[in-house]
Amino acid sequence: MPADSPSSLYAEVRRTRSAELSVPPASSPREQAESRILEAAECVFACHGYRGSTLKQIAEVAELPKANLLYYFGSKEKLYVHLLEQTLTRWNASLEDISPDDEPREVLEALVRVKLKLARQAPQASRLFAAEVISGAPFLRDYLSGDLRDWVQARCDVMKAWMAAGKLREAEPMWVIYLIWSTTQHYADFAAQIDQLGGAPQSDEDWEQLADFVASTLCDGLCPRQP
Amino acid sequence: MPADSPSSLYAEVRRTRSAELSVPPASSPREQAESRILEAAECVFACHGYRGSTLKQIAEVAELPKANLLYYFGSKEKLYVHLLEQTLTRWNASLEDISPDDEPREVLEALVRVKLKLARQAPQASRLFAAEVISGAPFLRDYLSGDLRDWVQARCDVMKAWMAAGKLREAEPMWVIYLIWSTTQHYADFAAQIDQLGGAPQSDEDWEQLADFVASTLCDGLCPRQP
DNA sequence: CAAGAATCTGACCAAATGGTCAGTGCATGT
DNA sequence: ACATGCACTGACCATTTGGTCAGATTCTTG
Repeated sequence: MPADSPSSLYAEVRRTRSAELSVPPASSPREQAESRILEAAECVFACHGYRGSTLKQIAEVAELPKANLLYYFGSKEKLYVHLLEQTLTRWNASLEDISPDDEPREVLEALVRVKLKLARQAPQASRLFAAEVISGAPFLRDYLSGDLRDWVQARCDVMKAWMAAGKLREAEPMWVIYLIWSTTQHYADFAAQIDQLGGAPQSDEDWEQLADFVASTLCDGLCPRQP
Repeated sequence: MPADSPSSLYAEVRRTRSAELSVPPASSPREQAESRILEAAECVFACHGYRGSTLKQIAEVAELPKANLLYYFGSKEKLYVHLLEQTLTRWNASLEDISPDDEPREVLEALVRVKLKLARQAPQASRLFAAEVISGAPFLRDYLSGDLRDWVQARCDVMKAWMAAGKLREAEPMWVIYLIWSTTQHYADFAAQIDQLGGAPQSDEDWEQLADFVASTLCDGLCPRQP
C-alpha cells in the first residue's frame, strides 16, 4: 500500500511556495490562513481528486487544525470550488486575444509557450483541472459549456479564416486546439511518468528547447510551407 | 454537490460491455463474476482514482453484494492492482516492434492509429492509467521504471538512428514519443471536456479523419520534407 | 446420495470521514 | 474596565469506509 507521506506532499508545497512570487505577502490573518489552506488543498486535490482527498490530509499539509479549514471555507466542496475558480481566473489572465490578421505561426508558437510556462509554473493547477475533467467535470460543466466554449469558439473562427486564406492546414479547428493543449499539458499532468521514463525538462534551457521543439513541430505540421 | 448516479455509471459500463467483443463468453461462475466486477471497478476507478473510489459504489455498478467483491479479490488494493495489470497486458498486446530500416512516417502513423484506436475502444483504461499517474503513480513506479522504460528505450534508439540518417527531426526522442502519446490519449482522458467544447469524433469516419489529421500533422512536423 | 469444496452474503466491526458547536482567547474601540 | 467581534479549536456526532466472519446455498465428485 504505497502511501504518500504528508512530508512528501509538503515538500511539493514548499517547492511551489518558494517559486510563487506572484502572490503578495498577505498581511491579515484571514488572508494568511486562506492562502496557506488553498496551497495545501491544491496539492492534495490535484493528487487525489475531489473524492479521494480528505480534509484531514489537507489540514496536515497546511499544518493547521481541521476545524480551521472549515472555519474559513465552510465545507470541503466550497474549498474545492474556490480552488477551481481561482485556477480558471489565473489561467484566463495569461491568455491573449488573436485576430485573423495575425500570423498563424506566431500565434500558435506563442500559445505553446504560454501553455508550457503554465505547465512548469503551476503543474498542480493543471493536474487539479485534469482530475476534475477525468471524473466527468461534475463541477466544471457550466464553465466548459459557457465561458470556455466562447473563448474557444472565437479562436476557431480565426482559424477558419486562416484556413480559407491557405495559411493553415484544413481541419476541424478544435482538433488544432486539442493538439496544442494536449502536448503542453502533458508535461504537467504526466510528470510522474516523465520523471520515471526520462526526458523531463529541468533547467531553463531544457524548457526553452522543449518549447522550441513542440512549437516548431506543430507549426511545421499545421502551416503549409511557404516556397 | 454534483453526484454521479449509479445509473449513469452503469450506462457507461453497458456501452463498453456491448462494444467489447474481445472477451470470450466466460462460462464458470468465477470467471463470470470476476469479469463483471472488473468491468465495474474499471468504470469507478477510472472516474475517481484509487482513493476516491469505494467498494460500495463498485458493488452497486456491478449489481453484486459488496462482500462478493472481497470474496473474489480479497481487498480494494488487490482489485485495483489486478485492473492495472490487466490494462498494461492488453496495451502491450497491441504494440508492435520497430526497426531502424522502417520508414519513420509509416511507423509514426501506425502508432498514432493504434493509440487512437485504444482511446476510442478503451477510454476507461486510459483514464484509469491517467488518474494513477496524476496521483504520482504509487502503484506503477516499478512498471514505469522497468518494462515500460525498456520498451521506450528501444524506440528511442531507433529514432536516434533515424535522426542520424536525416529521416527525423533532431530532438530528444522521448519528446517525440510524448508528442504522440499526449495527442492521442487526450481524446480518452479529456472526453468530458471535448464533449462540452465540441470536436468530439463520433462516427467511424470522424475517427478516421481525426487519425488522418493527427498522423499527418505530426509526420509533417517531425519528418524533414523530401524534395 | 453423501461429502466435500466452492460460491455467496447479511450482519457486524473498528477506523476514518465531513461537519457541528460550545467555548476560549485576544485584539480593538469606548 | 468592559463590551464586541473576529480568530480559533478540542470534543463530539452521524455516516461511511474497508474488511471479517459465520453460516447458508449450490456445485462437483466419488
